[in-house]
This record gives sequence, C-alpha cells and structure tokens, in this order.
Amino acid sequence: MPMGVSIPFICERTGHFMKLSNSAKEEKEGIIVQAAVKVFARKGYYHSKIQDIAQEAKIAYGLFYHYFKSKDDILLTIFQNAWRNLVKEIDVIIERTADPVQRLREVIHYMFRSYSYDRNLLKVLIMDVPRLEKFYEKKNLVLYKVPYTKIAEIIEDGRKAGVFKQDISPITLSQVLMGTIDSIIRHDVYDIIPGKKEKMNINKITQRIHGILIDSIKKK
Amino acid sequence: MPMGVSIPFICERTGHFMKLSNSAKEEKEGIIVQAAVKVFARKGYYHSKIQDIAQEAKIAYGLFYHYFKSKDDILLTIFQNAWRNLVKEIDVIIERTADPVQRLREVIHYMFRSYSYDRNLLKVLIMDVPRLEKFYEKKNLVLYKVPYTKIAEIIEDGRKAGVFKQDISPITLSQVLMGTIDSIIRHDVYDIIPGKKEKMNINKITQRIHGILIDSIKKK
Amino acid sequence: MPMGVSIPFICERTGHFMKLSNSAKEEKEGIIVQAAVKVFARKGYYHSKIQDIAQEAKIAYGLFYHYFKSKDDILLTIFQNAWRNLVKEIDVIIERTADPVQRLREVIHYMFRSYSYDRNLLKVLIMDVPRLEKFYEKKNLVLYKVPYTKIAEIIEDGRKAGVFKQDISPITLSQVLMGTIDSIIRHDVYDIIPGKKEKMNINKITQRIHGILIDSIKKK
Amino acid sequence: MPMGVSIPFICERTGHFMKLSNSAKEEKEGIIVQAAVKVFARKGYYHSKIQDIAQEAKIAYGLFYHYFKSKDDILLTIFQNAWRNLVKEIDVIIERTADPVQRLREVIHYMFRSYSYDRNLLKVLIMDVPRLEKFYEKKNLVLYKVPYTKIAEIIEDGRKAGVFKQDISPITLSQVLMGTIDSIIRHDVYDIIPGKKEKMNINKITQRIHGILIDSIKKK
DNA sequence: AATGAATGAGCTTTCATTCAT
DNA sequence: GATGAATGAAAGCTCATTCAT
Repeated sequence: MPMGVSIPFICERTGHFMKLSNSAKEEKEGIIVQAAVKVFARKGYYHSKIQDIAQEAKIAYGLFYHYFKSKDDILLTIFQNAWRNLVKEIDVIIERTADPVQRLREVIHYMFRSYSYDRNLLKVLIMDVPRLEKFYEKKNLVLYKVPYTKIAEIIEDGRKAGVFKQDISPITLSQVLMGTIDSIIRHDVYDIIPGKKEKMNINKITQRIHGILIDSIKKK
Repeated sequence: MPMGVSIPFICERTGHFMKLSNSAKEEKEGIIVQAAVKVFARKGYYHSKIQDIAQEAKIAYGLFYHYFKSKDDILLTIFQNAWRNLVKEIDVIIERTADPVQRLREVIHYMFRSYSYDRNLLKVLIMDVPRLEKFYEKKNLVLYKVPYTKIAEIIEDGRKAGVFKQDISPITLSQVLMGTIDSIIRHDVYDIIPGKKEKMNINKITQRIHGILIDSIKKK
Repeated sequence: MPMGVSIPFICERTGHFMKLSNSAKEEKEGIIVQAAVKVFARKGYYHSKIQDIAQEAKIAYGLFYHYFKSKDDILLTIFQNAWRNLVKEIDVIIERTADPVQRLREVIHYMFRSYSYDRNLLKVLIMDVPRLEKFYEKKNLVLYKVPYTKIAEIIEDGRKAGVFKQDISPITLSQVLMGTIDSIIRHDVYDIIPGKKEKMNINKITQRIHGILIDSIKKK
Repeated sequence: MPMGVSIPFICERTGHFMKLSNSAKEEKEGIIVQAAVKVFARKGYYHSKIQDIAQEAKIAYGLFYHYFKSKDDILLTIFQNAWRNLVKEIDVIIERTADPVQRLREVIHYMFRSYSYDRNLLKVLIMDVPRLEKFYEKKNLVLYKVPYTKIAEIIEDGRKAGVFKQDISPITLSQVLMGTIDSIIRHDVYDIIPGKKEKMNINKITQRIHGILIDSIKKK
C-alpha cells in the first residue's frame, strides 16, 4: 500500500490535524508543527532550515529545540499525528455506517476532503516522510499499515455480507483504492507547484473513483 | 497521475536502462549513473555524497564533474533515461499488439518486470526525483506526462472499438492503473528496507491487476 | 608551584569544604556548589551544563542564577573556598606544632587526607580551574600562592633553627614537595576514570614522601 | 605520575616536535599542528575555534578536515607526537650514557630545554590534553606511562649498580622527579599569562633539582 | 582523462543567560 | 524564591564544486 500517499488526516471535529490543546506548551507545539508543514511543503524537507520554520512560527529558532529533539523529530511527529487522525476517522466511519458501499464512499470522500483542506500536509507526507530513516522503524511501519488493513476489512466485511463478489482479494483492492487516490493527489501535488489551478472537485472525483471500484467488485 | 511512480524503464533490447554506448566517454558515464542509482537508492539523494558515487564507480571524485555538471544533473539524467525507455516501450507494445485488453496486460507486465529487474532505479524515481526542483521545469513535466497520456489513449482506442464501456473516463482510468501499480511497488519498496523478502511474482500480480481493471471497464 | 594541584581543602572542623552556614540562602548555595563539583569532576567544566548541575542539586536551572552570577562564578567560588581552607589549615598546623619536621609531616598528611576525602574537588581544582580566565586575575593568583609561601616559610624556619641544612632553597623545596604530592594525586586522578581502584593508603604515602624530603634536607 | 606535565618533547635532531616530512601532505599536516599548538596555548582548547587554527595556518578552514577528523583528533595527535619524542629521547640518553647520576641529569636538562624551546606545547599538554575524553583510552594511557617507567628503571639500575641506596622506591622517586619538574614548569606556565618574565635559566634549575634528588638517594 | 587538495557557504544543534509569571 | 519558556550567539562539521597539476 502506497504511503506518503492518499492520506487524509484532518480531525473532523476540530478541522485541524493537530490537537488544539489546552496547555500552552502543546499549543505552541502545534503552531510550530503547522509552520513546519508549510515550510516543508514549500521548500522540501532538506531545503528547509530550522530558521525558516522559526520565522514562519514567529519564534526564536533556539526555541524550536525546546519542543522538538531535532528536525527529523518534527517530521515524524507530523506523520504520526496525520496517520493517527486517519485511523481514527476510518474507525468513526465504520462505526457510523454499516453499508460497505457507503463506507467506502465516505472513506474516499474523507481523503479528498482532507487533502483539499491542507494540501501542504499531504505533500509533506508524500514527498518527505518516506525519505526519513526513522520512518522505517517498526513502530512507524506498523502505524503506517493500519489504514490499509482497515480498508481491506471493510471490503472483506462486504464480501462476507454478500454485497461484494466472492472471488476478490480485499488486500489487493485496498491497494487499488489507496493507490488510485494517491496517484490522483500526487499528480495534483506535482502540478500545484507552479501555483495556479482550480481546486479539485471533491464530490465529483469521489463519485468517479467510488464508481470504478464498486463497479469492479459489486455483485451484480 | 503519480510520478516517481510505477515507472518501468529498462530497455527491452539491452536489458538495461542506460544506452550501452560505443564511445568510451558514454560507457564511463553509464557506469557512473549505475553507481549513482545504487547509492541514491541506498542512502537517499540528500544523504548521498559525490564521494560515495565515485567510490561505487571506482573513480576519483573530481572526475565526476567531467561527466556531469552537478549532482542535480545526474539525477535528472536518470529520470530522463528511464522515462524515455518507458515511453519507447509503450510505443513498441502499441505497435506490436492491437487488442486493447492485451495491450494493457503487456504494459502492466512490462512495468512490474522492469521494477523487478532494478528496484533501485524505481526507488530513486519514486523517492528522490520528485523533490528535485529542476524536475518541475516544463520540459521534464511534459516528458513525465507522456506515459499517462499514452495509456489513456490505449483505453480510448478500446472504447472507440467497442471493447470497453462507453461511459468511462480514460484519463481517470489511466490514473487508476498507474496509481495501483505505483501503490504496489511503493509498498514493496518500503518493505525492502530490512533486506529479506522474496521477489514479487510478476505474472501473478499482473494477472490480478489486469483482472480488476478489465473487469471494471470491459463491456459485458 | 603547581596549581590546580595537590591542594587539600577540607575544613578539619566541619569535615567539609563549604561553610555549613546557618542562613537558608547559604545552605542552598552549598548544595549547588557540591553538585557542581560532582558534575565538573565527572564531565569536565566545558562539558557540564547548568542543567546538569541543577539536576544534581534538584533545583530548577533558572534558580542557579539566583545564587551565582555565572558558570565561571561558581568555579571560582569552588577554588576560593578550597584554597582558603588550605591556607587556614596550614596556619593551624603551624600554630599547633613547633617542630619543622613534624609540621611538614602534618601538612603532607592533611593534603592526602583531604584528597582522599573528596577526590572530585581535587580533580576540578587540577583540571578545570587553571583553564578559567578569571583565575589569572591578580586577586586569585595572590591567594593561589599563599600555601607555597607558607611551606617555604616552614622550611626556612627549620633552616634558621639549625634543623635543616644551610645550603637549601626553601622555595624550590616547597615546589619539590607540592609537585610531588601533585604528581601522585594527579596520577591517581587519571587512573580513577575507569572507576575501580582501592583508596590510597594515606599514612604510608605520607611516610614515604616525608621520608624522601627530610632525607634530602635534614642536617645529619 | 603527573601528566599533562613536565613533558619535554622536541626532537633533538630536528629541533622540532613534528616530523618534518618529505611528503607535501605531511608537511601541511605539520603546519596545521603547529598552528593548533599556538592557538590552543593562547586561548585554551575550548575557546579555540577551528577558524582560529585555520587562520594561524593560513588555510581555508574546511581544509582542516582534510587532515584531521576533528578538533579532538588534532589534540590527541599533539599529545602522541610529543610523548613519542620524549620516550625516544630518554632512550637515546640511556644508550649514550651509562652513569645513572649523569643519566638523570640529562633527562632533567632535556625536559627543561624542551619546555624552554616551546612553552606553548607544554601548556597544551598540561592544560588541555587531560580533559580530552579520548586521552583516557587504554592506548593513550599506556603511552603516557612509558616515560615514568623508564625513569624508574634508570633509578633501579643505579640501585643495582650500588650507586644509589638500597632502600629506595624507584617508582616513587620517578614520581618525585617528574612531579617536581611538572610543578616548576606549571608554575612558570601560570605566570606566563601576563606576558613578561625572563626565560628560565635551564642550567641552574637543572642543577638544583638534580642536586636535591641525588642528595636524597645517593649512597654516601 | 584523472586526481585529490582547496574552498567556504551553509546548516544543525547547543547552551549560557534572561525574564515573565 | 522558583520555574522553565525564550533568546540567539556561537561553533563544529559537511560537502558540492573548482582547479592546479
């Protein structure tokens, strides 16, 4: 399953991907993370200086190190926050919705909605996180795989319920879905660079992707 | 369409992605490029030093600059060579095969075959090229998009020929296909890190992906 | 005369090198100084952070600056306290004992006793104080030289009293004595690093050093 | 035995403590080492910047790292060169001179001569080397102890030959000698800081130290 | 073509010190 | 007194690139 990929990540409740915490400490942490996402997206991780992040966050750069151990550390934090939100949201969808067809639609819609909400974050997740050595530590890889597994489970549920065909491979289909979304977002991200471009039509793109997938797996 | 993506790139004739040139100059150039791919794949572009490449190629590091203008330059060269091979191969498939269903199978097979042949190159194309500023120069973006267009054309041909349904979006389906392949390879690349792992079963994975796609678009 | 050297410094009355003060302020000050000695001995002055000292003293690091002007300041304080104790103790010995031979024995014994009591302090005096710029201010150099002068006076007294030979150089002999003690302690300090090692036999080492010195200067 | 101490180190043949090598590489290395000694002596190891050394050596500071792995590395190199010269010189004296009394005189004289020749080096050895963590690696401690052992052997030889008293402790006397020299030089080094002061009278100081030592151990 | 010495901008990180609370 | 967030100067080290040989 592709990573750095079609990863929605906003928290639906807060509309934000960092916890808006009460404690001053966590609030400032959130400000710095937001700044980092912006800067990383704009210049790329390796071309971003701590100074850039500090300026964006309007803090002295020394303070960065009060909140994060290192540049790597904040990138990892970004990944973990985003991914945990994604996992949480899929869980919410599963709980709220019973129909597998509808579940998949909601997952797809959430992903595009999240991307649309903060393209920068997705760009960072796609482009920068996978080159981070620490990303490949077991703990992170385990987290990374959770959404892929959950989607496969949705499909498997549908198969058991007789809604989907019996001869499908849920895990492959999970990859097909995630890969497709990834591909679309990625392409969008690449084109974003020059700046122009109207925003993606979330409803339309969701409809289309969902249509293709369901077409391919729904019992007829 | 995802880039840095499911991009096969070996030249079927030579089994290699660099021209095996006659001139001594070009031969050495090829050796250095091969070394660079290996090093970039292992350490990532930003952690790779010219010295590392030189060592891998068994040359003095100063000599690197006789063959390439800069570190950026060689990464761009890698992208261009790979992509041109991909384009060429799709053209060959189109010329050799008329049936749209079969064409798509061959394209998919070629991509996985290429990946299987040199995982390092794919890893570099996926992970390093998209972070290179020069990649976003018009010339390169144009080249980058060609395979996506060509696959869309194959699908469009199939539609016109009445083999595929009429109400499909060829360009979206091209993205679905490329995204899926990307997703699978990417996942494989991530897992590669620890080292072990048996090679992907090319025929099986081709069959499965092709099956899903065709299932979704073929007239019944 | 070597500095940062064979300088005993405990106060015989209190068994401690800091005044055990009544005021709360001075008590906390003493705790911090003790912590600093420990940390400096372990990591060296330049590798010791205020934070380390604060942790060792179980205080917040900001509080350090309520008690000391700067990092330099506390090191200087350590030197001055230690040295004043040394001077005071030599005075006590001179007052209490008349025989020059015995006086020297007591001085030697006190020095090794002090070292044995707190190796850390000696290590700091030997290794860290002499690299402190402020140590070379006149005020401190004057203080530093006092013990050397006092020992030379003891020897000069013995010469005048006819106990020691007439053709000796008291100041040189003071250096011989201090240098010897310094040398032994220093060697001990270096070896201390790995951790093990039984404590120095104070009586034996005193006897030996005293024997050599007296042998060399006593009238026969 | 004190270290960072009374350590002569010039090579009598070349009048220099670095090998004056033929190879350009080693020559430049020597220049940088000389510069480092000068700078370390002037500002202390921790206050010396690589930039300072580079300026003193008239090189670009990046070049420093072509020749030395780190700042620590060059300090260790200084120690090792100096100490090897000291060992070598003691060997030469032992070979050239049979009489233990004379041998000791020559060792003492060599040490003061070396100090007189390059006070900076001694200052660095005394003040900076012992705070270097790597100095305490076994390899270096072994090297460090060699001169102390060799001097003890000279004394032991004299004892066996019946020139010195039978009831002496050669290793303690080695410490007495080295400690004394150390003490004198150290004191000199401290006073040097303000700048003035006439040079030490090598012959006179040698005579005096040698006299005290021999007085104490020679059979009468 | 080949070598590797030379250059120096650039970057992360550390940490003493200050200060608002 | 006590806390620790905030500041920013400082410094070690890296490494792409140039160039003399």
